[in-house]
Amino acid sequence: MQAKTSAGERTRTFTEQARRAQIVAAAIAAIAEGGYRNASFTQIARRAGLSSTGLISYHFAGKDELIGEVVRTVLAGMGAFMAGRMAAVASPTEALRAYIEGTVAFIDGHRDQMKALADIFINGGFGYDAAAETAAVSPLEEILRSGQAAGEFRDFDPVVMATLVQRSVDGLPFLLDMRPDLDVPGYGREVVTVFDLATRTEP
Amino acid sequence: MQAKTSAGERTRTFTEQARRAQIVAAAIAAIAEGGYRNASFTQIARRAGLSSTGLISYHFAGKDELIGEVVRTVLAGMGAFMAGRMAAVASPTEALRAYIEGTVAFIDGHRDQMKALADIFINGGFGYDAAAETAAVSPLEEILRSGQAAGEFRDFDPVVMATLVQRSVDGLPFLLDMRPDLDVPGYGREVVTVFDLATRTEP
Amino acid sequence: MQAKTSAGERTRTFTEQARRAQIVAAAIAAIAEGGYRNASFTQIARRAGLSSTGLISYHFAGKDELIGEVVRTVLAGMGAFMAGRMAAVASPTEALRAYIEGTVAFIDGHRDQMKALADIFINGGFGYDAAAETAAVSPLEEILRSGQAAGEFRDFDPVVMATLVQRSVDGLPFLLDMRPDLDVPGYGREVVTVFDLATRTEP
Amino acid sequence: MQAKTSAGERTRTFTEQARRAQIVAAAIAAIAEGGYRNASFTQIARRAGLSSTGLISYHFAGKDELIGEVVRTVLAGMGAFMAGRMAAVASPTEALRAYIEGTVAFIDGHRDQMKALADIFINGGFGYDAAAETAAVSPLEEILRSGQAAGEFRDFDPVVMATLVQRSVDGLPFLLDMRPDLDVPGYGREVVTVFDLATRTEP
DNA sequence: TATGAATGAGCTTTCATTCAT
DNA sequence: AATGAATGAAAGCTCATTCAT
Repeated sequence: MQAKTSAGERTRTFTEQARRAQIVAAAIAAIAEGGYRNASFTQIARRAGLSSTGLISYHFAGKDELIGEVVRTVLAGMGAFMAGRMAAVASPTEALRAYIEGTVAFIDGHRDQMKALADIFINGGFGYDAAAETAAVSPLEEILRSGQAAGEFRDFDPVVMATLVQRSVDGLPFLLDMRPDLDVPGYGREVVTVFDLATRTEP
Repeated sequence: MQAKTSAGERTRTFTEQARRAQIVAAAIAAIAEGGYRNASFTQIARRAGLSSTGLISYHFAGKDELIGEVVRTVLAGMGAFMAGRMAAVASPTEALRAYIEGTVAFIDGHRDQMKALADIFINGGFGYDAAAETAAVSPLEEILRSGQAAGEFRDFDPVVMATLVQRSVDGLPFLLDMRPDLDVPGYGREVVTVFDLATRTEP
Repeated sequence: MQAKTSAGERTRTFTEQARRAQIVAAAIAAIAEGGYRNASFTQIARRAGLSSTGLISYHFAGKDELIGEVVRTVLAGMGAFMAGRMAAVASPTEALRAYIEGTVAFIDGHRDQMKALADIFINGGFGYDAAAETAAVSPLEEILRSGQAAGEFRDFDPVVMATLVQRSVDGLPFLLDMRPDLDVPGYGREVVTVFDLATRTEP
Repeated sequence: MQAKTSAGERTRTFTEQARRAQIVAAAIAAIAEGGYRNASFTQIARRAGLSSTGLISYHFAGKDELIGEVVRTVLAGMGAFMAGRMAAVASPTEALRAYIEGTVAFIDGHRDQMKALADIFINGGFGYDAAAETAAVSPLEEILRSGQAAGEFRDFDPVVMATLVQRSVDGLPFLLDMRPDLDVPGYGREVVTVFDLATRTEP
């Protein structure tokens, strides 16, 4: 029994998909806990309850493909989550707020995934996969541009502002590491306030 | 012939200091280019023109000491640079501006060092100790608190705001990776504007 | 297909047991021939016909575990051999004779093992722990004590006498090094005579 | 200023002799404490207060020559000590007693030297330097042979008996390791008794 | 004489990967 | 589909030795 996956990927059986998902989950946990450095196939296999690292090599063409799958999985989950959050916004101002609060909420609920993702981006040796980074920033830029067009936002460089917003929400995991008891929704509100003040048309 | 180093460190000859500096520089270049993960002693030695990795072990007690020296070197350079920049500020508002523009200028002039530093903090396996320590004594928080006390800044959580500012300036290297032709001073001015708007007392 | 090993050890496949035994044998040969000092994984692997030292690390947690297995293997073989030799003794005097002649016979037939064992005890860096443990449960002391209790042996310090007997039989490999054509059974008889004269009740 | 050393060795200045003696002493201490394994030039130099391992290489042709000097030094000291002890003996029986008690006394007073010596013999990789071993055993053999010729000792193989005596006294350092509070003179008396009983003409 | 510096070979260990079953 | 076994490269590190000064 087989299932079609998205275009460009080869056909896989459901069991194979399940195994891959299991391995990806173990890889995320391993990277989040011990860092990319220590996330060897041995560690991942142990964590996934596999008896041989050979099974990972069997399901993935190499470590790069496994890590790529980790990135794709996390980004897909975040995309789906954000799609729901952004569905009902009525204005760029609301959209910016929804984006920030949605991202913060997702990060809060998926700390391991985010930690793994950051670790991979910095240290995965993929040379700052510009495409992925751009993809993450892009929706923000669109919100900002549309806000400027609508006259809700002042004049600024949307790329720079998008970077600042993204860096601000992405900084949450690091702050959580130093302050595990941080008031996360409060953090989200503070970021919303900051970028509301920073973007809105001068009063 | 020998030279005294700062208190608590043992005495080193000038040649040894020079060799250590050379190795540290090679390590920074190696990490910046290939990531912490690929910055092996072999790579560092090759880049430094050394005939053996043994020479690195000869001059440093281990990889941890070398990486620690990299961190110390970069932070010391940044500290000296920032001290000059912050010398003549007359108010918290000016201090915040000077901090942002100074940091941006330093980052612009030391991209490899900053990239290496970020990489080490994320993936060095030092458990955010160095980062936490740095953050604990962050002059940014002090600037923000004194601005609130002076009534120049509105009410916000200084730790959170300091994180946002720091993340914003630290994001420059990543943005530069995607847009090598970025107008860096413009980036600094934009960040200054954002946090001026975000911190100042409501008009 | 797997095989249970003795209690407290994890389960191992037969192939793994065979490989471990092969590596242990190669280690014994390497130590006996070149000394502990030169018995590197490289040497052991070459002698065992392995293509990589990594295989030794694959089967043993580290060099200490390998050496420990060597010690355990040799002692177990000697224990089994001696158990057969000591089965039918009827008196402490006979037991002492059987112990000496049995040990000499075993040493004569397992020179490499004994040489390796002595080398490890002296220079393995295990702080005489294994040696002390072995000595603590030495059956020799028990034989001597029971002989004194039965009035067959004169009054002496059993620990000291046990040391002299043990050192005398353990000296055989060294003597064999100097005199490869030594009459081994004659050596055993001489040691038996010496300690018969030295222990028996004064006539 | 120079001094003639024994035949076959090149001429050395007094300062050079002093340096060599200092290094030899440090080597003995290092081997006794950490074992041959850990007695690297670095350790020896540190213990001798030398600033460079190069100085050891300067004074000794290699590690083998240093270790050889250690052996020669210890054996020479023991020889001189024993010469005094054996000067006034009037019979083979007295000589055997003097040899055993003298050796035990020397070992008791030079535990580090003996430990180093044993370590080197077992693990020095010199293939059981038969000459040294023979030299050590030889005087014993002579005593035993003369005792047999004089009718004081019974008939036995002098080489074997000499080995047993030598092994018995040489076992003292190991026993001291396990029982640091051992009654050393009592040990010597026990060994004397054992070999008196074992060698004397049947009563 | 003595030192600091440098060298290159060797060490144990870990890693991603391959392969026969 | 999965496993145990094996591989060879690379890692960080220590060593005895050499050399210019």
